[in-house]
Amino acid sequence: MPDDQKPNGEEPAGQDTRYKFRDRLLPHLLARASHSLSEKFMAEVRKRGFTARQWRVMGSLWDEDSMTLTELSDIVFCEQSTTTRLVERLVELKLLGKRPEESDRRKSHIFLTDEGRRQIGELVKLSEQIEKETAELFGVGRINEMKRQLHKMIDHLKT
Amino acid sequence: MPDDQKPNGEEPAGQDTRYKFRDRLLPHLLARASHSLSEKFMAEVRKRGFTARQWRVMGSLWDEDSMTLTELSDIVFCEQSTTTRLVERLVELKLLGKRPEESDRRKSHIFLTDEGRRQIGELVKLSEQIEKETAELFGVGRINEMKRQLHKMIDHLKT
DNA sequence: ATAAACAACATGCAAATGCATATAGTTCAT
DNA sequence: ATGAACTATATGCATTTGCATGTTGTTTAT
Repeated sequence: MPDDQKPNGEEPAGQDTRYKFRDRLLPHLLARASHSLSEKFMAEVRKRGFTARQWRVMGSLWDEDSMTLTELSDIVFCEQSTTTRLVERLVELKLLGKRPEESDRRKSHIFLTDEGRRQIGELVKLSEQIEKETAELFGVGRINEMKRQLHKMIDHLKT
Repeated sequence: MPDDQKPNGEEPAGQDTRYKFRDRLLPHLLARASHSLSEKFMAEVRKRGFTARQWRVMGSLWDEDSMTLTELSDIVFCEQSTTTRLVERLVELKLLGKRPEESDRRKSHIFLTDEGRRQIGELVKLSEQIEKETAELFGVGRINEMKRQLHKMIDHLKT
């Protein structure tokens, strides 16, 4: 890129110029760290025929009685319509079940079937093992501190 | 003693049962934080007719002369074939350009056109402004420390 | 020098996704 | 009590995505 086409203006004082634009922004840095950390695990997920989102839905239901589609959408970071069809597919596969709420019949409660629970059992165990290894690799205290910060940020940004 | 001043390295690696399974795993926590932090910004991205991935590609090229499709795939966290077509679309829109490498004609160098640069200029500025606000909101020192940790983790996990 | 191995990118295709909007159920204001 | 506003989920449709594989260009081992 010729100099005269470079974006003009200097970077604000205090910016860390050791990194490129993309590597200075926290959201991208967080996403990249998440991706790097879960890369190996995700290979196991795909090896069992699940997509990342399918895993996130089923994993999230692991220690919940049930969740509504709207709650799941929030966890999986996707459109409600996508969650509807994602769940639809897993219900067809008998891995999830669906039960309408009595008091508000608009709502559907989604839950893991026994078979679904059986099929992701190993993945749950593996993910917790990897989590422990990660903590030990980078320092339990540092990881816990990071988690506290992340929870704080997430809670604060909660609409 | 406040949580964030506790010395590192003396906490058990055991599970924090205050949180559900999904909220104890670092990868998901990182992804959620990333998502929460960028939610408002992403609305601006979509308002301008771009998808998250289109933004990531163009934003990443902001201060690079060019990148290959393989390098971009790594940054955007998607399949190379997806990047191919994502870029193809942006080339059609005259926002990106494509130039074969002389010494290795398998490679394509992708770069921002002047028009592309013009169209994302405001987004770049906005993202840096939000970044600064985030740092001030949560504490410049804490955010910088978190970024250091993230870089360390990313570098360490680099294959 | 050449064939095998490798690397970068492209393509066919089925499936997943997002957006806009529709439908059905609930709450609220009057 | 009733229509308007709101909420939860579903659906039509065009586009995007991932996977498997193909194509072309480069490197390596002999």
